[in-house]
Amino acid sequence: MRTDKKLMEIYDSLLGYFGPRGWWPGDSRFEIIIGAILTQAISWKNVEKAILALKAADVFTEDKILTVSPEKLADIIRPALYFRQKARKLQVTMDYIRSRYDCDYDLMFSETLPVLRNDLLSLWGIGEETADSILLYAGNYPVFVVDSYTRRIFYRLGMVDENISYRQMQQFMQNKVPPDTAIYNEYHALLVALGANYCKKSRPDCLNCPLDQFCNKLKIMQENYRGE
DNA sequence: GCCCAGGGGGCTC
DNA sequence: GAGCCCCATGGG
Repeated sequence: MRTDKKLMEIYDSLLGYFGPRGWWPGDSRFEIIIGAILTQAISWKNVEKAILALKAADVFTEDKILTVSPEKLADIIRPALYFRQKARKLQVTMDYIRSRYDCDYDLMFSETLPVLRNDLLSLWGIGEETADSILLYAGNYPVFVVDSYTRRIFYRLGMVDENISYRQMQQFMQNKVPPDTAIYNEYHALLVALGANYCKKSRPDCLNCPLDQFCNKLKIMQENYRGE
């Protein structure tokens, strides 16, 4: 691995513009894991509502999530959308954490990265992005979290293929960014900030992106897009 | 009315 | 493995 200058320039530009994002929102590893599941395919503000609802209903421990009925749990997390599926995902994951580790997160995150990642991926409802979010943000493992923004942004910058796989995109980042959990943490959060505000799916242009270096490159991509 | 949110499961071929 | 559909709702 050697650090790629361009990737770090992008990181520095984003950090300078947006500032540290303070991720992951959440006061505990338990709360980070809950948030990682609830945020699937939705924005964070809806997750906040659902987490507040869980706290208000006094259903915010591993045991209590496993005790309430799936229907009741789904009703509580309704603001997070896909609530029936996500209720099941929360219970599946909490059951795993309780039965395997007795809710001991120090024990859980003392597992080796490949072992814990495989275990998480075997759970119903935990895919690669959610597993890696848990590993990085709750477990401090040096894994780069890839999401739709990551692929879209680097595709529009002309640096990766449009349909690059999750693993390929992750390897791309991990081969170019030093394996520092603080940087991986911040980089992903910054890409989400850029993507959500200036890199919409339906808009191949830059949406007045504040960063000149992005703006110019995205305009080039826009020209190519129109030319197709 | 249409698009889209910090994905993932399940099915088909 | 790629390409679909489903889950589900509110805000811009």
